[in-house]
Amino acid sequence: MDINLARTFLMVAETGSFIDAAHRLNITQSTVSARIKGLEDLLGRPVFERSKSGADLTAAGEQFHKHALALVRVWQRAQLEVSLSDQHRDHIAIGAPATLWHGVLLKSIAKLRSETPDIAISATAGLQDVLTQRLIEGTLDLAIMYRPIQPPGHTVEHLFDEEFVLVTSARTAPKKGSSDYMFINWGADFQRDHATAYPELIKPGLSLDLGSNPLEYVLANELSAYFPMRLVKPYLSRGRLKQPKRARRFVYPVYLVYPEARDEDAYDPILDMIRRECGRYATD
Amino acid sequence: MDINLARTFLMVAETGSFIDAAHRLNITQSTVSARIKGLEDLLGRPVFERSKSGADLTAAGEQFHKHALALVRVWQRAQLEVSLSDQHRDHIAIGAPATLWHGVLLKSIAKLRSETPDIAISATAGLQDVLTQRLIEGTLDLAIMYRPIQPPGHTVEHLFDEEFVLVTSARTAPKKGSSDYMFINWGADFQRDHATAYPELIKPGLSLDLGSNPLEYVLANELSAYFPMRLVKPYLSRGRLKQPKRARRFVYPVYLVYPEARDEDAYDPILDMIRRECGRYATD
DNA sequence: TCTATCTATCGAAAATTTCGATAGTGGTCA
DNA sequence: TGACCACTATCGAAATTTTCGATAGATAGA
Repeated sequence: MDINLARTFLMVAETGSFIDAAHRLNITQSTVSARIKGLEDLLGRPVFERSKSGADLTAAGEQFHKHALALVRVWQRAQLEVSLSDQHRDHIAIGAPATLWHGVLLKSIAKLRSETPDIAISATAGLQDVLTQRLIEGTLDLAIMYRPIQPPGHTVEHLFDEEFVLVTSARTAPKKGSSDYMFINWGADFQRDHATAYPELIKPGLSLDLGSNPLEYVLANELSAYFPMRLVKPYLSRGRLKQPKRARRFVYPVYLVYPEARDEDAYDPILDMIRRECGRYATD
Repeated sequence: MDINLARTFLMVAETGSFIDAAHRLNITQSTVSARIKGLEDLLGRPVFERSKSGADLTAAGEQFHKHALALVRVWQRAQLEVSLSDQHRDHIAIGAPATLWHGVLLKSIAKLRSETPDIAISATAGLQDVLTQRLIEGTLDLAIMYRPIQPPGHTVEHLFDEEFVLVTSARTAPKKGSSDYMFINWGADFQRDHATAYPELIKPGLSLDLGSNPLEYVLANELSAYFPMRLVKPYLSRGRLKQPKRARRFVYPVYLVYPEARDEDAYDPILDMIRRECGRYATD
């Protein structure tokens, strides 16, 4: 089974015609016909129903379609990853939620980079699910996250516990259900617990990335939202933010996830730096 | 890119030798050499480092390994699903550790098949890491597993807690460190906790599959090993097995993992059956 | 019935793959 | 140091596969 059979299949499926697929693929129509026939021989059933108006997918063809896409994607991905496998002596991709980048890690990462020029570091902010997925598929090397998961072959190490509190920049305390509430998605655990505690406050998901700081947005707009205590404490002290009475608090452990089998020369300076920075926030 | 290049690569990786791979694949050594060279031309870098002692994976080869597995699996899955595409309306692949197949699910699956002839079910036994990997890559639709993970787009649902106890078929209680102990790998959590509790008892990993039942092996050979209590309770009652005093017990929750977005007509009868069967084992 | 438009097949040429033989490389041992 | 062994790489030939251009076959529409 050659990936080109899958590519040809996908092009015929897209164009609806052997001739058009041939043009797009720069081969002759008879080559397309032969390839599709070859594919059908391998699969044991036809994938297209031919007619004067072209070719339509059969039930088997519809079943095969997602596999054909997967084959092409896996192969493309393989080529990409293999081609990157020795560009840097070490390249480490780190992921964490945005709050941990801004509040804890970014300055230290910059400093670490200058101390270890041989090690390329890429920092990614993302939601928990995305970070988990990328750890598993190998496009992320280590992550700091709220959910204690165990991707295969990784070590999960507790760093500290993060307390989330509701704060508001409004002069008067917001009422439940009030439109000044902004839901920030701090991960699936928070999402679930928040939905349980405040089912009436669920809003469409808000996606965070490294470039934006929702705290500034809340300060500027008299909104209320949940934030890690560690970030809002200075603003509470100065009166810029207030804590509404009787609002739920959520506490989630923060974990460091990194490969068991790793190049310690590359990883351990980063791991140690993360442990030091996070040590400041450890509660007893 | 032909899937046979991936298969050849995997066989060389497994055997460590072009010659052995050639024997296993029923082709000549020069064909293996040519195929690996062809693969390396496509990827743009070597995947094996050749030596007199055989062939070892390079960094690029290690990167490529998981993609090669994925290519082979996607194609196998494609063939299976396409071949079933007009026999069954839906095909659902279920994975679980062997103990859950034999002790809980197999009879029920057989019964369910006769009740829902339009739904093809394939049952796979495997270790936790493999099941997780296959859920993520889409070659497994739902799984029952010990580790609470959250593959993207899946629901994780607690079923029951499984207690693992040490049992022996020997007449006299085995001593720690004794050679009658057989280590069975019940998953990464068990492996880790076991290594912590009994560092002197770690043995090379034992792989389980659906065809073998380690309990029969223990009964026949006067060995001791850890098993789920639910499986060994009848043997303990009858005196065929004994529990050594003061041995550690391990308890792990069992979860059902299935897609959030799913064809409920196909999935829900299976999910309900699994919940019913597992309901028997729920402890308070 | 004719025309147009599509796919299927044919035979030839080109390209690729496989084989058996053997060259090349390098480790081990006397 | 040389012989031997065990592995992979390469060669040339043969086998197989793939592609092409030409054309047959099928079918819808005018």
